[in-house]
Amino acid sequence: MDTRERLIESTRELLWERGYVGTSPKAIQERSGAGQGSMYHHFQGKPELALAAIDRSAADLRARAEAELGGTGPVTARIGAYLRRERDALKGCPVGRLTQDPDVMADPGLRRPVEQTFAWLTDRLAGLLAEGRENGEFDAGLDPVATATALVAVLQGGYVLARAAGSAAVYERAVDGALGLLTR
Amino acid sequence: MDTRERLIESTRELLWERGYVGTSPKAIQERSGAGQGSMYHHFQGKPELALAAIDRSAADLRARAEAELGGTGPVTARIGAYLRRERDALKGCPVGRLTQDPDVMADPGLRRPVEQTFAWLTDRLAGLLAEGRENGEFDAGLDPVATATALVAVLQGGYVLARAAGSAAVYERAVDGALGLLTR
DNA sequence: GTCTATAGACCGATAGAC
DNA sequence: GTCTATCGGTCTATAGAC
Repeated sequence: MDTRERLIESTRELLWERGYVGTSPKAIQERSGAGQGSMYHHFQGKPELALAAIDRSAADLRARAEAELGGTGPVTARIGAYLRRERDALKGCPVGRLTQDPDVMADPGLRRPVEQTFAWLTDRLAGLLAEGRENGEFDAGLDPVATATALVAVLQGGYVLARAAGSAAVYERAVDGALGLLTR
Repeated sequence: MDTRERLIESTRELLWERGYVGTSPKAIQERSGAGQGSMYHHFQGKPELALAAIDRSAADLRARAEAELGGTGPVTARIGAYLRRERDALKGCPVGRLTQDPDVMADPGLRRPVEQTFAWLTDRLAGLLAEGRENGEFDAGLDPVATATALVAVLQGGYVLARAAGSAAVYERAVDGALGLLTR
């Protein structure tokens, strides 16, 4: 892994752990093993490096979601597999946590990938829910868009509650509750 | 409002807007109109002041929730009223946002009120859901604790999605989706 | 490409006069 | 109680040698 790559990966980790405001160039340099001059050679500054890191985290989230959602089985099974997929719930969502970062939300460039990611994910789930409603997996009254939004919210809120409680089990419980309502 | 009070209220606002890491003593002093010496006269330092602010936000959240949940009507109506209560969704949850703050979660004293708040809220909702199940508002298969966890997660995740989208309507949509599943 | 040196501002806090 | 002065350290770069 070359220096540029190590800078991006270290920034990804730090943004995940400490957010944008809590991540300093110095900390990035220490974790990546790159020096001051090296970092500023590869990137103009903290915002540009953060953008590279955020873009990659967003693409990663999307790819992982698609891996579960893009299957061929019943819609219910695919959504269940996605929600129950193994996650380190106590770490939280690398993209969702950025919504709490005022400096990220104030910068249109940094904010766009965050916005796009959740728009895509909600849309993807809404499509699946609509499909499930057509083929009879869900009843006809189900609202695909509202339900998809609620499911994504359960994921994001599940992380919050798991961190608050210091227990990944709380995340599982939130997912169980949501799937219990969806599939009864 | 005396100086001590202004310091606490200013800190509450700043923690809400910018989190613990993003809130400096200097910013607190500017917003409250208190000087350096004044702040350190009333509080030992940033952690102690933050604790006073967090405790108050936690108590406030609890009181506001109880105002909706503690009524006498059908459980479904009370839960619906709580979830749909007027909120500034784009500001997010003043307590939930602290779970993303590594320095808050690393300090047991600062973390306790966050943990307690969500434990209480989940428990309160679980009790109501159990009550609703007994009196026939919900079907017998409903899991009160898992469902309560999912509902609190929808709130917290709804804030995340609303901020990501820059639209409070997304919060409403998540709530609609959750209530749609709960009350169908 | 990477290094060291330097910069001006801010960080969180302490000291001591008033 | 509130003020100003000061502190060592960090923040986010920039400059320029190698």
